[in-house]
Amino acid sequence: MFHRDLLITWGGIFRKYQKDQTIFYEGDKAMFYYEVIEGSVKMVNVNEDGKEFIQGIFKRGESFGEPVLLIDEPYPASAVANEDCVLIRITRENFVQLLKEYPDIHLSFTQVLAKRLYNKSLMSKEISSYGPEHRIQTLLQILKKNISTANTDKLKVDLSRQQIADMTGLRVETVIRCMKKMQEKGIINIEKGKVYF
Amino acid sequence: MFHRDLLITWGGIFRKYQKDQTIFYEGDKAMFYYEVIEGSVKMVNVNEDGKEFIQGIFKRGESFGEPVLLIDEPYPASAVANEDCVLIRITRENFVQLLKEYPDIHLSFTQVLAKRLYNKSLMSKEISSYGPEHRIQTLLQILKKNISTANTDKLKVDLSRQQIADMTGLRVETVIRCMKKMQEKGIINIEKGKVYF
DNA sequence: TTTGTGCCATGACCGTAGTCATATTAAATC
DNA sequence: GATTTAATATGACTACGGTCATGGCACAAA
Repeated sequence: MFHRDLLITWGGIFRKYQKDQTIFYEGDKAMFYYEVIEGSVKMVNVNEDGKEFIQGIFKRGESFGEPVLLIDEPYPASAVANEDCVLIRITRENFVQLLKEYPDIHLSFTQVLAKRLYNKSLMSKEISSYGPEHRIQTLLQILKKNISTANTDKLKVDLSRQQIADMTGLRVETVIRCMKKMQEKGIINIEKGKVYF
Repeated sequence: MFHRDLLITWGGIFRKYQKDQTIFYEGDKAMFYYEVIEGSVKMVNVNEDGKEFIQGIFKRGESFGEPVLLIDEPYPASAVANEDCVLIRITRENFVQLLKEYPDIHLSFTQVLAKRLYNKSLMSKEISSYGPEHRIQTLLQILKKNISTANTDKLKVDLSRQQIADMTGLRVETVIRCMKKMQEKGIINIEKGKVYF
């Protein structure tokens, strides 16, 4: 989100993470602002019996885990490398200072939070009020909207069924069954297991 | 959130709403920043068969519906007067201008969004991963934390079972049954139907 | 006191998504 | 190309929360 050079001048340091490596744990005190340089990161909750809930997936250029830098709360979820990736981080203090010194950046940061809140509202409405099929469709719509820039034709969905399940609070089998139905209805295409929406 | 006088100088106007009156509808374009002066407001989604999902309840001094003022999206939920209330509103343009002119206010606004995002994370994790009882307990904890200031003794919960159901994505009957179990376990007290946590 | 209203309470039944077990297909590794 | 590994697929069974119907209690207004 911030310009790379700016982060470096504010003491930003790069670090590599391997797939499935944890960046921070749920419950940890927040010390750094993180931004994805390469690869992707998921923020995830794991409950007692190992079931995951993915709060969000963050790609190149996106930051994550910042809200708790501004309020005195521990991380509500863990951050895990979704694939091999490179992150840059700056300290909490520098991050806050940076917001104060660059009002424009602060505003665009506020917009990022607003957008996230908006998406979370959409998703929690889904999860609490609708059936699996509807939930999946909404998730796909949100993804498409945030990724493709006004591209009308079908977009390859680069999420596994498991990931979709973990983002909608469903089980893999349910997702698979629903997506099969959705294919029959012509909502999505499935070719060799890959989904196009 | 903002100081009342400040809002007035920025063109703030007061308006009364009666219980159950709608302030704006899901899908509307956002035109104003609203703040609660008296009473309370709920932001709510209603699905086809009339089931409600309450995204949040906002009390005196709190603002609502602001995220979409900063991004180009329609309201993700409707705002309805939870009881008779008085609101103050200023235009979108003035709101944005206000943020730009008062960096301190901007920062505290960002903190409000961060806090809301944090709470939404907690709640969506619950809704998607845990059973009814756990969900209700977490909701109560969030409420207590945000209301009572370090008060250790039991707090009267001023939510109806229906409201709890609408905030957790459950049905009234399920909430009632669960809360009875929770009473037996000593997690909550119920006296004359009123809940103490 | 009576009537009314809103919320709380409880039981019986039902349906959907979860669970578990097992194939099958795709793709990565050698 | 052969072999291993991961992801997708499918079936049978089950449990949990939803649904619907009905009743009771608390409190306010007539």
